[in-house]
Amino acid sequence: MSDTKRTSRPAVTADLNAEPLASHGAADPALQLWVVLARAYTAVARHAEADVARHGLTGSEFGILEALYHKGPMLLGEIQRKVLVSSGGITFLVDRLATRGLVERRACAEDRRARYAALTPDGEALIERIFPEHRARLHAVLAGLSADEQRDAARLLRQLGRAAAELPPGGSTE
Amino acid sequence: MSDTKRTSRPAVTADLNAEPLASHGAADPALQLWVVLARAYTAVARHAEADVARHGLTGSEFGILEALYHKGPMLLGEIQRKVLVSSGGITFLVDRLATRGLVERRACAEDRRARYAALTPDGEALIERIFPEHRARLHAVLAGLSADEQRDAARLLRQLGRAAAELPPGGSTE
DNA sequence: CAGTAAAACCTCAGTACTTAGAATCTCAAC
DNA sequence: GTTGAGATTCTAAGTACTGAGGTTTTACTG
Repeated sequence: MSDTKRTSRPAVTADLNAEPLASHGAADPALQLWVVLARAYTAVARHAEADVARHGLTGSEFGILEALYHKGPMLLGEIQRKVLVSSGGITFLVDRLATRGLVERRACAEDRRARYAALTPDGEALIERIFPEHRARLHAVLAGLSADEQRDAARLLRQLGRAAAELPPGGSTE
Repeated sequence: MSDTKRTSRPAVTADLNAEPLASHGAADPALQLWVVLARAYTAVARHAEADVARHGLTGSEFGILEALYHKGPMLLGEIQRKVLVSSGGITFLVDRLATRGLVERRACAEDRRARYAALTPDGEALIERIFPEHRARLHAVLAGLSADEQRDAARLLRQLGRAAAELPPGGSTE
């Protein structure tokens, strides 16, 4: 009603260079990296999610449509590993996209446990329409870094992500 | 497993171990950066959340305890900007920590709308006990990068996060 | 001082998932 | 052929929040 701003607008603009506080290792490069990684991810994700939400999609749903668009029909398990949700989550998400007529399930001839998901014509038309806008939006959001810096950052994050993903869960105290 | 994949259309959400493919914007540095940022964040966050879950805490709850531990009593709004949750979320989270006796609310003399949250002795004892373990775990998770690389990555992510956070939501089409 | 806008926190219904486990199927070894 | 381990998807219950709106208090304007 009123044009007042909502209280929940979580201005991510909190000072990224917070003062290192006494002792407790605030100057620790690893901890600092984790903090800025989380903040950068959150800031970018908010823009990305807001963009796809205009079309009634969540980030995960968009990720599925995009994967199917660029790779063709995929097994549910393949999609799951790609968009990083749980096995229950992928069933839930594909169900929702299917009831909206954007994707359909198909049997897998070689393995009757498995099922493919594939874009319907409606789904393909949708992703074809919104993907270029989304890419443009991401370009704007990531424009804080030059193309060279983006490549440097991507290289470091690839290395970091691979190492973290390969590390077994549970830690040393087992 | 099934190597029956001949649909190799260009991948934008590339696997970490997949080679970047040609055409259709797959070599786009910005899109690649967004993909690896999301994957790196998710991989690290899984370890971090699993670690604090051993003590019955979510990542957000741990973030609140840690912030209060390092900064002393803070207004709820300050904490909110620090752990990046909604205004409803901060009320919910502080409530839960309070019912567990880990934090308490205190009146703010200068502004009667506002409230402080502060660690109780129990809360301080808990964070004092688990923070060093958590830091060690993060060191292991982030060890895919050298200390120098961690500093480089942190610098780039700080720059990226700041720019993304300052960009108004909604995009150019308003 | 009155009136209005805005900030700080709270309430509560809704949601986008996760987790644990069941059902079904495949494959390899016996 | 049978058995058993592992892979793949589905189901149902649970959860950690979000989003929109409400109340109280402060700040600003005339």
